[in-house]
Amino acid sequence: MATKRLRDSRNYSENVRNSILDRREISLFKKAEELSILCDVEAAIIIFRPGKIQPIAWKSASLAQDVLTRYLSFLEFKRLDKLVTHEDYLQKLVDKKEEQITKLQKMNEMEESFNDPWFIQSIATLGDGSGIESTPKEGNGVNVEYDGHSKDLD
Amino acid sequence: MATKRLRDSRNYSENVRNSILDRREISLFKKAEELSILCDVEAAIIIFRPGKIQPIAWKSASLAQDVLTRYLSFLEFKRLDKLVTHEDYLQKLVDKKEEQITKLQKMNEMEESFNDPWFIQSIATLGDGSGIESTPKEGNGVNVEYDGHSKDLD
DNA sequence: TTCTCTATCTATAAATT
DNA sequence: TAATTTATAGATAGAGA
Repeated sequence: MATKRLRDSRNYSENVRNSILDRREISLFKKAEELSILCDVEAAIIIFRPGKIQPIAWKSASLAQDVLTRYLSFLEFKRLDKLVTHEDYLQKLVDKKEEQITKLQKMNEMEESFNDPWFIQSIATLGDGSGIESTPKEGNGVNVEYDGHSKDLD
Repeated sequence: MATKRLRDSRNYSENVRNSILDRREISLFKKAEELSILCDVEAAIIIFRPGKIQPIAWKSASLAQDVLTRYLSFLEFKRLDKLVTHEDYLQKLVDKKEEQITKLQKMNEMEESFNDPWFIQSIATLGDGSGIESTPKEGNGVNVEYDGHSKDLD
């Protein structure tokens, strides 16, 4: 008989805690089920229990995956906006540097002291590439909402 | 006064449907909040409303992102890395060009110094490989459960 | 719209089996 | 341990402000 409003499961032994968590999880999933059916939405829930590595995915791993993929695509789309801009910026920077290099190379060619064609060739083909692979990144603090204008594109 | 047990929002006008959805969403998030605090779990919920492109993320876009990142890491499914990698690649390219410019400028300053061994050495080590890492991988349909052995690694 | 009210429905704590 | 029961807490439909 619900004599307390809500139990704080953290005050209980692990067994009790887990059973409380079980029941609340079931309730949450039931709510989500109601929501998804009666309101016709796509939804996914991911839960990590304390100290557990293995997550719990509702409504199933693969259905959750569908929603998450869609979600990430949305975020990716928004990031690409910025990213492409930044990419463009960097590309332009590269082009500019390239120009400078060409000019400097021309200057060097005109130095009478250096006529060796092999050298020029070497400079011309210098580096591009570079390995790399790091993976910085951030979890962008960006909110899901669009910044600007219209709220939805439906 | 709750005369019906649960309304199927799909039978109503869009306004009513949205308000039903609003309330149920709030309830769901409240339950999730209870769960996450009182049961000490990390959780994320993603919802797509029908016909809407923009998703709703609980508890916030960035907190959801944390959980999703962890989830995806668990699945070893990282799609965002590619994008960041290309940015890194371009940034490194810029840096490299910059180096070249610096060196070439030095060359110009030192017109006569082409016999300088340091210079020759510098030129010789300029560009090296390229190698951009491709980006395989996929969104594996793997289930959340481990295949084999123990159920948790806590 | 967004809030309030409240009867009724649903979830849940605690006991029982 | 897992189900069932039961009383109370919480959520919600519907109406009104």
